[in-house]
Amino acid sequence: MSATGETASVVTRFAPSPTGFLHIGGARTALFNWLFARHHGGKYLLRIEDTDRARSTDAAIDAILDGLDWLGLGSDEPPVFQFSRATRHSEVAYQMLESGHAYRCYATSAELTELREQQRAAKQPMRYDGRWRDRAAGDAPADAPFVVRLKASQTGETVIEDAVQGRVVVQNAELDDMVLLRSDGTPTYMLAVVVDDNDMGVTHVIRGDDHLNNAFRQLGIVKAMGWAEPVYAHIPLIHGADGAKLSKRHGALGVDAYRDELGMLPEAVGNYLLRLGWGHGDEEIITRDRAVELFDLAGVGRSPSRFDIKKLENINGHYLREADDARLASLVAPRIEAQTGVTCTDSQLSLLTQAMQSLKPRAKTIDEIADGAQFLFARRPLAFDDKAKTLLDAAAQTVVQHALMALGELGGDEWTVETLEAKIRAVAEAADMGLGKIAQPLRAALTGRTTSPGIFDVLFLLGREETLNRLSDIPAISLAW
RNA sequence: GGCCCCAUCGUCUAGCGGUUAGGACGCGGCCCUUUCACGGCUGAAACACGGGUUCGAUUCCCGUUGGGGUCACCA
Repeated sequence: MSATGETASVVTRFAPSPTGFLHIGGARTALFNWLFARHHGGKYLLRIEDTDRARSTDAAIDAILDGLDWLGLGSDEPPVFQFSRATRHSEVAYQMLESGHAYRCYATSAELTELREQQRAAKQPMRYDGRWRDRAAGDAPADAPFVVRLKASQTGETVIEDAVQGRVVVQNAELDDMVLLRSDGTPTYMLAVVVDDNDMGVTHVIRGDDHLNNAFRQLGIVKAMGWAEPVYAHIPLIHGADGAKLSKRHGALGVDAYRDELGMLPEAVGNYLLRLGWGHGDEEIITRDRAVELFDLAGVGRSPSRFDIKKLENINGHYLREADDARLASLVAPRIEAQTGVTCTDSQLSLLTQAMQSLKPRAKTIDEIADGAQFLFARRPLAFDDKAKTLLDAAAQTVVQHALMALGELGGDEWTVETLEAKIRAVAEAADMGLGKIAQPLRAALTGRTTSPGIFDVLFLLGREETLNRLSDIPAISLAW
């Protein structure tokens, strides 16, 4: 764009239309804009494209703002609401009318529909035929509604040096005269985007691939107004696992679902999204700071990539293991509350925090941590899954009784992981059996399942009283199986 | 259909004329081990096809095939 390059400060923007939640593709677009701005020490702005009054909702605006905030992608300035700038947009349209870069078109929508149908039948490209392009002002029907169209150049070609896609050339003959102002006087998206990007000082337009074709039409307005051309960077779309465009049917979720339903950490989602379509050598785990340092448009791939939930889960597991235990406990608590229907007390929260070291390596999501923590909050009598029931046969129950007696010898102040381990190992040795022979029945008896954190941790976390009680329950409970 | 974009393991990618084509996820095996995980080691797995250019193509060019996007008074 600028001849001097580096001296111009970078301004990027993310411009979602509030017709639904912030989906994963939008989140990545926002991330790339944010990263690019940060990398260059520039500004990252947000613009809500709410010119479609019928489809825009406040709920969607909130969802988008909330999603961006969660991902740490809030804008540097208050968001611009496009609809509020409608007057400015039409002002530009009238300027173009005056300068001869636009004209009034009185074609009715019925007329245009018919035109398109004829073109479709004749297998011709479907384009506006310019029927009002060169008409004299006197031809205009009196008091008839009209739209304002761009008087696009019909010869030659338009070139975009896209920062991601490379040099893309389109023949101007392919571009028709798009509508700038609707017959009710409101601006179209095509006009609004260009005017707003210009007025906001946007230097780099980083957006989805689906806008590449639009860029050529939008450039027509930029040129007509004599404005500076922004650098365009059209990033490939994200596809579903089946290779088709990510749509609601394909499980495209709002970022809130990644947080609330899938139990993902924002840093994991951010890291995954960054690596989807962008790479830096063999680096997989890239923190936000590192990303700011490394990110560049040249590293963005040109082919669409498929969304892979398995990889996201793996990365999430990584960040889970790194995350602060108290933070994780506070994220897990609401899920425990949903399961038990009881609000977590402070002591339960600290128990959760304490248990986190043994819980989090076993989970890939917050949800899985909550599931793994279930035994800590379960009420007696415990519910046992089938594997646990099978495991707790007569022999196993005898083992449980031995363990119960041995553990009963321990006082409350002796209830430490080290002492517990020594005690259990002693029991195993005395009975001349492997640790597994005693750990599994205990695990089943104490958690109702056959998998759990290490058995000594389980004993410790449960505490003396609860442990002893659960073990004492076994003979009575087993009668019901 | 017109126009535009894309093409390395199943997936995300590294590669930027000469490599045993590397890494990660997932999958298999082994180790660790009280279960499950974590961690470590290891195995299988890719240059879509056809022409060129070149001493030499995964890499450059063209075509084919395949995939995607876009063609509104939506954004």
